Amino acid sequence: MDKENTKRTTEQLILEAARTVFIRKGLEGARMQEIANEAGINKALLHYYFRSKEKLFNHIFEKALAGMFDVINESIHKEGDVFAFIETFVDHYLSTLKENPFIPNFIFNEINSHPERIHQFSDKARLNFPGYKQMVEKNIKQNKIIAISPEHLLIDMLGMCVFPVLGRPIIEKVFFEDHPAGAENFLYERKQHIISFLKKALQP
Amino acid sequence: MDKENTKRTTEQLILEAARTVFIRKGLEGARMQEIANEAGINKALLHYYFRSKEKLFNHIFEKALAGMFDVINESIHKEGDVFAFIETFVDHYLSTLKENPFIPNFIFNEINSHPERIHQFSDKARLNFPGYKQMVEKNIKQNKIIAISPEHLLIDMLGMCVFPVLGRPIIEKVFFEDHPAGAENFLYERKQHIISFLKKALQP
DNA sequence: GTCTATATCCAGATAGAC
DNA sequence: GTCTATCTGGATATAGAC
Repeated sequence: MDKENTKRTTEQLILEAARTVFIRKGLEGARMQEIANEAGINKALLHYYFRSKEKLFNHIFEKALAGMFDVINESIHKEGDVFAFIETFVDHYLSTLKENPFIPNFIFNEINSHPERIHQFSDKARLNFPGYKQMVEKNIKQNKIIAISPEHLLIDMLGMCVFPVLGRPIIEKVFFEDHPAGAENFLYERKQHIISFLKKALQP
Repeated sequence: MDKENTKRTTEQLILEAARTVFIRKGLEGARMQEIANEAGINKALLHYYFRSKEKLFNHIFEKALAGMFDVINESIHKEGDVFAFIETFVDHYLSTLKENPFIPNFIFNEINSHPERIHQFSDKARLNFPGYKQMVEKNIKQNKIIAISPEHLLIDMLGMCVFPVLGRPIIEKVFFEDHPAGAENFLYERKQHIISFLKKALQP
């Protein structure tokens, strides 16, 4: 019992530390030593628990990918109103990004370096695309929104939310060089901007 | 003279090889050996010409960043019509991304790993933001488009263009698992989609 | 389970011949 | 300018004591 408890605690410590370091630095950039330091344990223990850097990485990556899909999935209600979906989704997604601003870069970078990984995890990290599509098409039929490709609409939303987080250092430099507080405010404003922008674009 | 010619040619060879490898793998992921192979020369020559991996990298990064800004800058005409700008920009930008699909990931990844780099290059890689802003504000005043923040609009456009390229492996899996040709077509369709989507959102 | 010490490998960088 | 051979440091991973 005691052993079990200790094990869980250490494993959890490692996973949290690994998450912090991997998401910030990626698979190549992360150092096992840094993860060990972050967890307050020894480097050898990482291998004792997870065998190799890559196996440890896989745990983190899978959870991160699944988490991003979940934000979308949780906003979907098959029979619901698209505008309600948009408001919920944009709100939750931007909040998640605010708390985890490096996850998108992490995911895109690893996915583009090793596209085959997406198959590896596709059972555990899944987007409820059929549910989403059904919702959009129903709203089109009911004349609540213009005819639009659900695929393109989803990419529009995601792009508008993700870009400012991915490109934050550039945005700070280009838009707000003289007033650094502006960038924070800009990200805050985006929630309302995206919602009203999408509403305008979709209105029949 | 002969020496000079040889020098230029080799230097050019190295830069092209480095571009290919760095853009695909990033600073951490790239190997000097791979760049040498790609250039058809010896590893030691890379150091002879560029001293260190990082110095070589800086050449590539600066050009890539400037290139992305240039696509925007070239579409801007201070006195022009926003819709003309949008059409030119989206067209050129998506064409550039089609030919260089890994540049956005490259830039975002390096910028987020080392945000200080953006200052290092900000004289040579600059966005003509004042010109763009002037154009948008003029169009608003002339009632050609609704009142909108130029900053947000620019991010909207960029996000809608860049996301499908960044997330292509995910999109292929989620949208087009059964018909891989669909992804290619999807990216092709996006040009028209984005233009008409923006027009609809902006119309007064 | 957790540590210290060490093996092993590999990448960037340099020396020196041609 | 270009090559081969080599140095050096640092990273993952393992052995083995506690």
